[in-house]
Amino acid sequence: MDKLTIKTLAKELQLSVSSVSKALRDSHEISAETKQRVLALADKLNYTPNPYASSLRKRKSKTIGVVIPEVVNSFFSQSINGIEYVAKQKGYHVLIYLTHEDFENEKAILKDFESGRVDGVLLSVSRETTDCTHIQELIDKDVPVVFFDRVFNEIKTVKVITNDFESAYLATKHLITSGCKNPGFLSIIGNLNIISCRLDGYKKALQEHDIKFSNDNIINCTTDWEYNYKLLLKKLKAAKRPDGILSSIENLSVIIYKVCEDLKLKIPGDLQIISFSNLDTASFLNPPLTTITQPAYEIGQTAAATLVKALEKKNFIIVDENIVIPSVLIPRKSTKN
Amino acid sequence: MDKLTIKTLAKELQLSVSSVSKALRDSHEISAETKQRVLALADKLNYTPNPYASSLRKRKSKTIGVVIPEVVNSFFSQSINGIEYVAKQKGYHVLIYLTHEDFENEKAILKDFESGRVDGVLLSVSRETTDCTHIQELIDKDVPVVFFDRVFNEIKTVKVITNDFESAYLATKHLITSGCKNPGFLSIIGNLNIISCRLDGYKKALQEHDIKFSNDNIINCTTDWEYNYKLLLKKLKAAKRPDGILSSIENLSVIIYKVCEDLKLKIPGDLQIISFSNLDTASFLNPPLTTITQPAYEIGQTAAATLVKALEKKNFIIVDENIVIPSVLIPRKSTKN
DNA sequence: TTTATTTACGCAACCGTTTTCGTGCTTTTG
DNA sequence: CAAAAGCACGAAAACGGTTGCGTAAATAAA
Repeated sequence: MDKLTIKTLAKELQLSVSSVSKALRDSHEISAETKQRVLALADKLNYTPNPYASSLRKRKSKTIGVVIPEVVNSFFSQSINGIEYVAKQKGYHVLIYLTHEDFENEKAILKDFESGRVDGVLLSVSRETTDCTHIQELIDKDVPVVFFDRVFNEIKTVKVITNDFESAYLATKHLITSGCKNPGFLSIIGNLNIISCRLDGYKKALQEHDIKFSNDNIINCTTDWEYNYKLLLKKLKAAKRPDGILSSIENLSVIIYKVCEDLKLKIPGDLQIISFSNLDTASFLNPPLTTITQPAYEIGQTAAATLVKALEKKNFIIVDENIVIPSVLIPRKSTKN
Repeated sequence: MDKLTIKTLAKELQLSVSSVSKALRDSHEISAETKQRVLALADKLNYTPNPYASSLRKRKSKTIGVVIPEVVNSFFSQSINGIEYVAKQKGYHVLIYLTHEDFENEKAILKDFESGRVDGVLLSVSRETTDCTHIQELIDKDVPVVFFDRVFNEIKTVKVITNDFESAYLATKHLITSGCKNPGFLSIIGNLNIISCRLDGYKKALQEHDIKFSNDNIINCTTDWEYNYKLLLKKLKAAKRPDGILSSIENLSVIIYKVCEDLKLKIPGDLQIISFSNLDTASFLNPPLTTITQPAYEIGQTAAATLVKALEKKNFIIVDENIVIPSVLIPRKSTKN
């Protein structure tokens, strides 16, 4: 039994290869009766067209590439969920690539995409990314890129984001109105646009409440758990330690809990905590964590839908546009409000 | 500027297309000097071979398909991480598909794979899957399938799993030696092999300690959060309610916390809890959750490595084999031991 | 010096679909 | 009734690499 191709069907039906192909694609050139015959046999023999032959000929792969820093992360896995929803609906396939926050990885992945492996890309840049020529080069080769969450403003394309500035502003305000005199900002080193937006929101809230901004209250973490732990330990043992913390990164909030436990700091008594986070265990932490929850699923969904819509257009042009889906602040017991 | 293909390189270098191709693939038929020239130009022009043309000709896609029930789940996202690690190392691409625990979805996805879109498949079956002809059909078409975590014993292939029976046995024992007289088993309806293994482990522990098994203590949840909540509420309000619970599903442990909170049941005083879980917030829950943590990353890694190794063989034969990577029990404050 | 072997490359078929164009045939139109 | 249009299909050229085989020249063996 050799491979089941269009040729097999053609021979069996006494038709030409081209007619079978057209019938399968429901071309108007083929009579209804013939279409029936073709469909019936294809179904009977369980024929599935070779996607690579088709992609080669059509110069389309019906595949989108998703590039994210990591997958063990509530935000990104929820985003993938949203992306997959759209992809499935529209008949697209999803290739996943992880940069692990490494710039060289990101470059290599996007470079590979220049081959035409994917029709379009959904990208959330790595923390290390400061240069965007690799992205621009890809776009220049007519592979559209849509950013989500972690964007790069220099690139003219669609960016699906949340209201980072405003959320951080509201979060900081929340801390202050809950009695914080000295709120800290927990962050991660790198070049992330979302982080600077959040920092700006934090600063604005301080300013509005006449609290002097101090660099000492900015805590820049890394990917090294041990380092972060020690850094936080030091910051929270200091005489002028913060009495509240806005964590701009989901993973980091857990470390604060750990440090507080070890330092016997009461939450929220000694330290109030609010975090950007999509953990669905947030409400079961001890104490329940006040969060700014990002619409991760919707962000993924919207980014994918925008990309696919562009791909289906004849001469797709992606406009330079921000699509903002707001986050929500959910007060819980880790803050006093 | 037209498309950059092998033809472009050939013309530029005054070589035939085939020679360029062979040079790029480092064939022994080509002189070192010519290879240099080809590589240099390819590099200079930033040439990337079209993967679909190559796949079509070679009948290999260098792509593996990963089929899982969901992605917003610590276990599966950690597994993906392990899979991606191997894939990247071996030059494979990873297509992700979600079944959302739906059998029809699973069937459709595997059906699509019969087209040759992927060289091999890593599969964790959906909860609804009771019939495995769709899997066998795929294998019969020479697309190797490696199971991980949620396996199907009827299919003769490699299965990368953890020691579910033993872990559940030890977990139940842990509950009993911590003072539980009436341990319950929290589960999810469906046909999952891992669940029945865990149930068997649970039963064995009961038997060894002369505790009579009762169907009332088996709590079968669904995907409906509201339903599960009400079911648990009812079970935990009953006169003969369990005084300990082994949760065989990560997501469910959170619901127990919620119900206990609402019923004012103290953990572990009134109810001890141990759960199969890969949540890295487990130790920060209130109280910290005793877990059986599965080696998710390693499972993904091993499954991928096994699959790739098979794919690289000339005439790959996948033996029927269980690869067991043990879980670890991490006692925390939700149990008394 | 003749023959055998190696080296380095080109030719052309092939992978499985898609798509343009052409061709008989039937139907419509002026 | 001739010309134009419509219909249903086939032939063949792509799409961009890969690979078996052939071959001329260079080298080695006899």
